[in-house]
Amino acid sequence: MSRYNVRTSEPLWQQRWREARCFEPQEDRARPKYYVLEMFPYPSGKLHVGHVRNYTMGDLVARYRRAQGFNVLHPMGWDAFGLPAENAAIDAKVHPADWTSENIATMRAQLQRMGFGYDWTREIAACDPEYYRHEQKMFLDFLAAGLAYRKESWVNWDPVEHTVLANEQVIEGRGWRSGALVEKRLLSQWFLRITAFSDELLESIGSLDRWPERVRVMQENWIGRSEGAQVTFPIAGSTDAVEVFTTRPDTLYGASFLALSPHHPLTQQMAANDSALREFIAECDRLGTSEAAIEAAEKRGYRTALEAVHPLDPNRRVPVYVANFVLMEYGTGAIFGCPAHDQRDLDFARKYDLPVIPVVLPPDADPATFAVGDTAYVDDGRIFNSDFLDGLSVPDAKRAVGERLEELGRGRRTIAYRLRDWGVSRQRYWGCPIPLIHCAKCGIVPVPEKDLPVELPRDVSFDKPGNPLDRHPTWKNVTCPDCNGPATRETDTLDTFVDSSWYFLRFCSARAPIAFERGAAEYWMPVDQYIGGVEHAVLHLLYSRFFTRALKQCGYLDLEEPFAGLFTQGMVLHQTYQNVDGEWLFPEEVTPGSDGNYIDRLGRPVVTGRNEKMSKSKKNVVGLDEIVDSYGADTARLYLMSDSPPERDLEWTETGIEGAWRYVNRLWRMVSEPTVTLPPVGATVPNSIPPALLDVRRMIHKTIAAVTDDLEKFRFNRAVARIRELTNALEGIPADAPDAGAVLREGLETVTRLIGPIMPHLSEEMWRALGRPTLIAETRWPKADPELARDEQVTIAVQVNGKLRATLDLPRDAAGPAVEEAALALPQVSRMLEGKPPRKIVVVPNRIVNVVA
RNA sequence: GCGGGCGUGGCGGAACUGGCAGACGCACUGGAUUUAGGUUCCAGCGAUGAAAAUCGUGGGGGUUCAAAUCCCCCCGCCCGCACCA
Repeated sequence: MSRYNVRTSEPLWQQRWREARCFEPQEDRARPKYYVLEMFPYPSGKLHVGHVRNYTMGDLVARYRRAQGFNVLHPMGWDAFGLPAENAAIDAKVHPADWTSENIATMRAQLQRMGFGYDWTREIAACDPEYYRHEQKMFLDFLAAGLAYRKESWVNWDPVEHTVLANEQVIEGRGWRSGALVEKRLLSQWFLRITAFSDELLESIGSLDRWPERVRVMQENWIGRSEGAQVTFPIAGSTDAVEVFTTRPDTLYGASFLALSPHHPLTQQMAANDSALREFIAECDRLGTSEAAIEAAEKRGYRTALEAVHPLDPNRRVPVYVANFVLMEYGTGAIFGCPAHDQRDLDFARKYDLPVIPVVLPPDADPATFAVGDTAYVDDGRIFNSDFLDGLSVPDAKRAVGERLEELGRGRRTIAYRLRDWGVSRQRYWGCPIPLIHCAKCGIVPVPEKDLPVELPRDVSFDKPGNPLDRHPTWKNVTCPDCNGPATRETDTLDTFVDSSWYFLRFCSARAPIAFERGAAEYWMPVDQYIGGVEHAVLHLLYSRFFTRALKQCGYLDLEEPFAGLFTQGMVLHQTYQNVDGEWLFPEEVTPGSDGNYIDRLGRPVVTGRNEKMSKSKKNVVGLDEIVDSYGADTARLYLMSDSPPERDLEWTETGIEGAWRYVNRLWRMVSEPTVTLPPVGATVPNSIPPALLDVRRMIHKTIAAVTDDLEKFRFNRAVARIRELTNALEGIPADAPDAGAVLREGLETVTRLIGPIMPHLSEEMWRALGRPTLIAETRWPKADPELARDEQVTIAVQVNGKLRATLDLPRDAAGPAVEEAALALPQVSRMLEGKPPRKIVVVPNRIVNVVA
């Protein structure tokens, strides 16, 4: 029995594709383009099967679109800056650049072994000065356009990574990568003005109709638009005033206090000569911002000596508190409290014994008696107790208050966003240097364009904590480009998410002396199909949308949305195993015992745990190289596409990969040792063939149509199932029937072409074995013949009262009365009718007939 | 709390616009081939039942000739956001 020899076959076809330059597209405006992109990987060391699942999907789409005649761009590169390289430098005393390039070499070889059809002539790495020089230019252009700026602010400090993090990179109060509790620090940092596009980024989500709903919702929530009003409360006996944001200006007459954030400038000012307030602020800072801390923390306030004047009634005064629940990051960092109509304000008012003034009257409530107890009234109603607003609806009152505030110069209707500007300074070495110089005389001076790129110095040491650029003797100290006086370089580097915010543009003209050629970008962009993990829903995917707009504003190109289609794939999971001592075991260390349970190498029982994301610490990992060594790339690709829908998590099992391997060999046997002698290439199937062969032929064409539809809709698991069904049917071809060989050839050639995107090496090998001299990679996608796919006979389900009783084989499109007659003639039907005439008969053509007794 | 999604055999999952539930695969059972294991081939595989048949898509109700699919209520799980003013 012949086995498919993956070790010789797979490298051979990879070489053929390379020689034929199959995957190196040129701009060709006469042809429709298709840009397929998978999120480029961080070169962490080795590829894992999760990567491979992602890239197999991309390769599948790319090969399928190529076969359809699209001019397909499918590039690959490396998100090569980042902290693990520095950590490796600290731990293993290797230079981050060397560590990174070694990993790239390893992972590139692994990708090539998988047979992915990338255009390697466009390969890029973010740590290459030829890449980041353009990023530095962009930063300077953003600076000139006011889209980049420096400010001192409270920032998220990751104490493990020793650097600042953007808001998007803090998950539940912890650093997204380190998991360390984030601290607040007041630092001077570089920001990109993503908030300039808040509204546009939110609005355009509506146009992203080929994005998953949940990603769009996550971005909407992250941008967090709220309509409301900004209201000015003057401070009594002072020229100061406090700006407050509210979504409920209609309840302004219900205000009974003002609350400031502990980080509010006015709070800080008061704290200068109020030690009790300083103590209160310190207490607030000690409490974390984690979910648990917030749940546990009671609402607390510090009553200041100040009183604020009600903006609509100069005679009313409300006390000013500093409160632990007011965030400086949202709105204006100050609120007015309306206890009757906000639960949190009510809790606060009860605690500090503040007045509760209802101003929204529930429908059917009596204004004379309505009172708020322990539950704030947050629903709709009529405004009362509110002077000129009395009797208005909530929306009308919002409008009226807004107008009055504007007349008085005490505020205006406005919109607040949750989105903050993107802090991009990182106090780390292995990133793109920010091309600026600090001069005592001239201030911050951009590095002249002719001096770009500002390259990272290679001679750095990691023996002390902190950023080695900060203590580099020659790199840091420079002369000012403006005054030639002594100056220092900016030693912060850019967040690595900046690198990934435009790499998809660089791929369009990867060797251009400028960031990207406008014409090339306008031909290839937007990315037609982007594929990656959902973990980037509000990180990379939001930053890239912003960056594209910022580049447009700076005249780089005319495009808003970089990714027309997005697909977020599920993770690859594996069962976990622990021995009796609770130590984690690798999958290869456990074997199934006789009773269905698992045993370890000492024969001791193994505790099987849940399926979890593969991780080194739990040892539930499978080595890609080992898989490819034993089964080949195609088997792995098939398995990754066949077992679960692509958006869902996939459970990796040893039996599953073996099942895929069996199928690979079965296909190979079918062409290498066909059960029926095949006619030569080009032989046609005669029109008159036995019914059994007609059925097979019909299935061939139905399968082409169905698989095409499945691939269009990212239903790869179903496509595989369909192809397997056809394979089963082909094995059932009666060998003695006349023309069986011709039908078998048509079937095998179809299967060969349909598996092309999934198992490209096997497909080429089968194509050659079938006597075809061409490459599948250069062969058009098969077309289903609707005539041949059409059923001549259909099986109609026969129901009585909605329950299946029998089936009928009838000619297609049989007339209703004929179907009824045939159904009524069935003994299973007449028995149920017990001689009585049916009340009603429903016929759905070619599907079902339902007799209602 | 708010938002998004999901719930189908022992398992992963199919099932078009409401029209034969369980395709395809994994596991398992029996048989053939094999010195044996593996491979390969044949058959079986939702539950109850000897069969006829009945029940069956998280639970309850509804619409319909017909519901996994639509509507209402409830339960459970996953994901995201959250002192958001």
